Amino acid sequence: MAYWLFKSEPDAWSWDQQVAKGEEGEEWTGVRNYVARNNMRAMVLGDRGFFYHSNVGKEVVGIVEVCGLSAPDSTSEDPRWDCVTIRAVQPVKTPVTLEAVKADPRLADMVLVKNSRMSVQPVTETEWQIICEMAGL
DNA sequence: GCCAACGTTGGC
DNA sequence: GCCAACGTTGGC
Repeated sequence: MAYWLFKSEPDAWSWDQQVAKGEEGEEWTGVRNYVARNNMRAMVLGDRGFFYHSNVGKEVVGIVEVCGLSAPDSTSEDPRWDCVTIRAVQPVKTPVTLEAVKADPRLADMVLVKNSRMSVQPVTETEWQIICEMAGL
């Protein structure tokens, strides 16, 4: 199983909205970046991801699961763009802030730190475990 | 609200 | 195929 991180501005799409979608999940639409798209194309059913609030909060707030493989993005006319479907699995006990991630030398190589603009990014198993621990999970 | 970083677009 | 211009993201 692979691990990922999905970024969303809570003003546009928040964790609460994601949770409200329940088991059915929600298409992760709107990605218009090739690297982020390719990350989604590499996902398989059951892969886990962190749900991160950018701009407002700047923290990991929950765990999601890939429940639909990459398919054409219904919000784009352009066939180049597609997206996966994800569903909320569980909230974190303690949000893990960007500040906390930056403060931990073990997480210095995270894409979140190194490339702040990557909206869908891979997370290593080690990074996953460290952040889960910080999140109280 | 600003602005640095960086990805995309489009003219040549 | 290059690269300047432009637009967007997201931390601060």
